[in-house]
Amino acid sequence: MFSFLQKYKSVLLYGFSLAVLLCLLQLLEYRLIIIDHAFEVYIACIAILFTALGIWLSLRLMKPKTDTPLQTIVEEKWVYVKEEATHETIQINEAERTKLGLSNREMEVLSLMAKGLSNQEIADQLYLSLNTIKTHSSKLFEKMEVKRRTQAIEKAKRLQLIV
Amino acid sequence: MFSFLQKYKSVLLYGFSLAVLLCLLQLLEYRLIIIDHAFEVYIACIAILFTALGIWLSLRLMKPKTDTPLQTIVEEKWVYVKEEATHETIQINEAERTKLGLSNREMEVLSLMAKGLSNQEIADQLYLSLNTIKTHSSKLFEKMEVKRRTQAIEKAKRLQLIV
DNA sequence: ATAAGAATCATCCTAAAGTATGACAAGGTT
DNA sequence: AACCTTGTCATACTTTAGGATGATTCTTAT
Repeated sequence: MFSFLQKYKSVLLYGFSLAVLLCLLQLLEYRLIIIDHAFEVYIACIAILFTALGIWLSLRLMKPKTDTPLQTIVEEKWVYVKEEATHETIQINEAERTKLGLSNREMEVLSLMAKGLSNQEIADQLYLSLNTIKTHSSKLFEKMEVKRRTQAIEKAKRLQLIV
Repeated sequence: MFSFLQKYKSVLLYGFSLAVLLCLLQLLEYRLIIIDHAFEVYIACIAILFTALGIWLSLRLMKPKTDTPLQTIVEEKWVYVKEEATHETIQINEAERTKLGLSNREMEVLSLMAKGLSNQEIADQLYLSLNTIKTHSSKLFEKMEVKRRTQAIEKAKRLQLIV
């Protein structure tokens, strides 16, 4: 019994709101009946109201349907690549590097950043101070014209500065 | 001049059909005005008609909008592997995603992170609060078992959770 | 009917990242 | 010798990121 209510909740809600609306319209009717030539206005109100109701209703009912395509479209697909293809080295774009004027250390810091290391971890790995890494990264961002390390990583991968 | 017609085709079509409808209603009005108590029937007809119109209209106009969010998440990427290999599409690893239990929003935030956006920028783009993005990212890191956004990006690209 | 999950937002607090500036040493170049 | 670049490190400061926790709403599943 309750599951029935639950299931057709939106339909019942629609019915209820329709009933309420009709009551309101009845009220309006008695008010407007006094004024001459108000009939057209009344009709227009009804038309607008129910058009809006239709729009709202379809938006509400169509909502869950818009989610489903994601699950159906995306399917797992594993691609087996030939043996020799895996041995191919991806060329690092040295031209871009010199164009941006990145030094050796800055490149080192950049690639460690892209591996997800924090500044402290980079400092530990390269036996340098945290401040030094900060200096390097600041100059790096300046040269690459970015503001954050995540941007630097994105740009570096896009320009193939790093693998 | 014709391009104008082309551009606002649907709007004009809507206006035209509305005009036709109103003419029909006028006709109905004169017919039904003779019968007593037919007013309620008339109103009901109008209500049903315009509800249907609203549904149809919203379905027509909202169609392109419901597609866009999916396109941002699901993207195809063509990769050319060796000469003899046919171009294969790299699909997003949905298996890993469900394995990690990442929700839709978390995936959205993740992909925007990977583009180098700050939390504030992500919040602005998704029309959400900064705190919400923080919550999402925190849960994201927990599920992915990482500590920083850079690590999350690295892991996500490695597992092909994102493109 | 209840539970669970997803999504939203908030507050408080700590950690990390990033900016600005200056200093100093080592190495090549002119 | 004077100059420049690179690399190193420091201090002081601001901004952003991240953690912990709780509240609320809505939907879905049991």
